[in-house]
This record gives sequence, structure tokens and C-alpha cells, in this order.
Amino acid sequence: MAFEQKIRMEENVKDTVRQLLTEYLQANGQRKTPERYAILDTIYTIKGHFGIDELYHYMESNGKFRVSRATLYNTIILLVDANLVIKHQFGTSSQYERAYKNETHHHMICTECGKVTEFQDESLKQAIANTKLKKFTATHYSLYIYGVCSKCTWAKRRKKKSK
Amino acid sequence: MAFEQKIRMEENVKDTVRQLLTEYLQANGQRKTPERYAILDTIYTIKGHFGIDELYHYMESNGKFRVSRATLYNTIILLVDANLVIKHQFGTSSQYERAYKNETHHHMICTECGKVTEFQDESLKQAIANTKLKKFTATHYSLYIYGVCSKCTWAKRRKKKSK
DNA sequence: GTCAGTGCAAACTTTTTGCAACTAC
DNA sequence: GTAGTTGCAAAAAGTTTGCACTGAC
Repeated sequence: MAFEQKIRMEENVKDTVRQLLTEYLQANGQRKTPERYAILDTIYTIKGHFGIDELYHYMESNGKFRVSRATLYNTIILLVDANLVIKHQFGTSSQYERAYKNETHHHMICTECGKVTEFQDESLKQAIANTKLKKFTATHYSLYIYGVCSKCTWAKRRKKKSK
Repeated sequence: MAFEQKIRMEENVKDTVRQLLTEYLQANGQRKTPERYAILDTIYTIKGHFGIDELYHYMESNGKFRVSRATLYNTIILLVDANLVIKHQFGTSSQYERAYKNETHHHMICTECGKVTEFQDESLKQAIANTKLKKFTATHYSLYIYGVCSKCTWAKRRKKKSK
């Protein structure tokens, strides 16, 4: 796919989620503040996972719009409720990622170095989607597979030998 | 199964994990302190998930052995490394559960009230176990399905109506 | 004009760290 | 005896909260 086409698609996604946010705010009688749109836009600019602090610094250095941490915390909860952002809890701090037009993926987490790698698996995806739950309306899910990445496997062996 | 038999099985599990801890400590040249065994024992007495604070108060009120929070944090990391405890990150604070002889299960998490419910699903379990990962040695996994529990579904409807 | 939403700083919660005292080896 | 561990208290990290001010409606 051509580069320019990719950019155009990204813009479409941004427009769409902006629209979705507007609808959500209207439906809930909440205000359409510039902060909320700026935060949503930034989130859909970032690829992959991010934490609140990262988001804060990204927006600050980007210079387009400055918001306080408190507003980030408030807004991210709103965006999670609006199903525009997904929340994860990998390590100490919460991690987030965009929810709309984001390919479902699973996570491998290295227990040695904490590195998080995404991967796709169609049959796994289907197995989870086909699972019927009692007394529960599922909206989304997270699968975290813990283990040791190849890099750390070697580091660990060296470490054990030297002891 | 008779009640007494269950108790006996539980005791066997405790003995086994104590043994496993001993082996782990020996293999890594670490000390066999009474604190470590007391903490392991307590964890395998608790059924289900627990946080550090819960564990702290449980041990305190139980009166058998008093340990500091710092030691709990240190020891739980050790036990996770020894594959005797599994770490989760549901909400703000870390949650843990015993790893040995604990039926693999999945988690449903209500995004409204935060309630965590466990469930079993054999085909899901197999689908995950059969997934091949590149450059990664998996030890265990966690599947969290987010959504709204039946209780909160009703509460939410009432709330929306009243708005 | 009104009240939801924002920024700031203080408070709070959970986890980590430095250091003296202790104890398993 | 000596280093690995523990307990304590202080610090750090992440998140929430109270309140005055601002701006979307």
C-alpha cells in the first residue's frame, strides 16, 4: 500500500473516532471540550501502548495542546467508557491503547525484562470469540502470555552459570 | 469427596510446595528463612485471589507469624520466580494466587463494579495451550474478559433512565 | 448565567529503597 | 564470622481529590 494512502486512512480513522466521541458526549449530556478532542487525537496518533505519563509528555512536547494530568486521567476513563480506548495493566502503571480499528492481538510478556510483544493468531481469536459466558456481557478481552523471551533466555543461562 | 480427605489433600499440597520452595532456594543459593515458609503456607491456605495488604492483615490476625510488608513484597517476587505464585494486575493493586495444583481458569472482570469471576472452559484452555509462539518460552498465561456482569447491567439501565 | 470540566497542588495508595539489626549457613 | 534477610521508616511512583477558576452550552 502506498504511503500516502496509509496516511489518508489514518486521517479517516481520526475523523471517525472524533465523530464517535461527539455522539457519546451528546448521548450522555457531556461537554465537547477541546481538551477531550485533543487527547483523543493524540491517542490515535500514537501507535501501540502508552501510559498516562507518556501521553502527558507527548502532548507537552508536541506543543499543540497542553492538558493537566488530572484531565488526562478523567478523559481516559471517559474514553474507555466510550469504547474508544482499551485499558491494560501490564506492570505497575496502567497502559492504554486505541480501541477503534485496532487489530485484535494478544500479548507476550517477558517476566525477565518486562518487554511486551504483540502477536496475532486467528484460531485463538476465534476460540475466545466463540466462548459463551453466563450472566455476563463481554465487550473486549486481553490475553497475556507470560514467559521468557529469547534474549533473556540466554542472559539467564549466563547468569546461572556464573553463580 | 469426604471433608477429611479434602483436608488431607490440602496438606499434601502444602508439603509439596514447601518442598519445591526448598529446592528452589537451594538451587539459587538463598536462605531458608521461617518467614518464607510462613508466607508460602499462608498463601496456600487462602483460596482465590489476594493482595499484599490482605495477605499482611491475614497473617497478622492469624497470629502465627508476623512479617513486614517489605518482606512480603520481597518474598512474593521470589515465589513468582519459583512458579509457586501467579501475579495478576486487575485493578490498582497487584493481585496474586497460588500456582501449584490450581486449576487453570479464566477471568471475567466487570468494568462497572470491578468484580472478578473465574470460569473454566476446556476448549479455550486447549486452544491457548496449542498456540505456538516464536522466540518465546511460555510459562503461564492470563485471559481477562472485560464486560458488564448481570447485576451491573440492571443498575446501568436504571441509571440511564434516571438521567 | 450556570454548571460541567479544567488546572493545580495536596492527599492518598501502593510499591520500592536505604540502612541498621538479625540470623541462617 | 559473614553475607543474605528482615523490619522500619522514608521516599518514590501512580492515581485521586478538593477547590477556585474557566468556558461550553
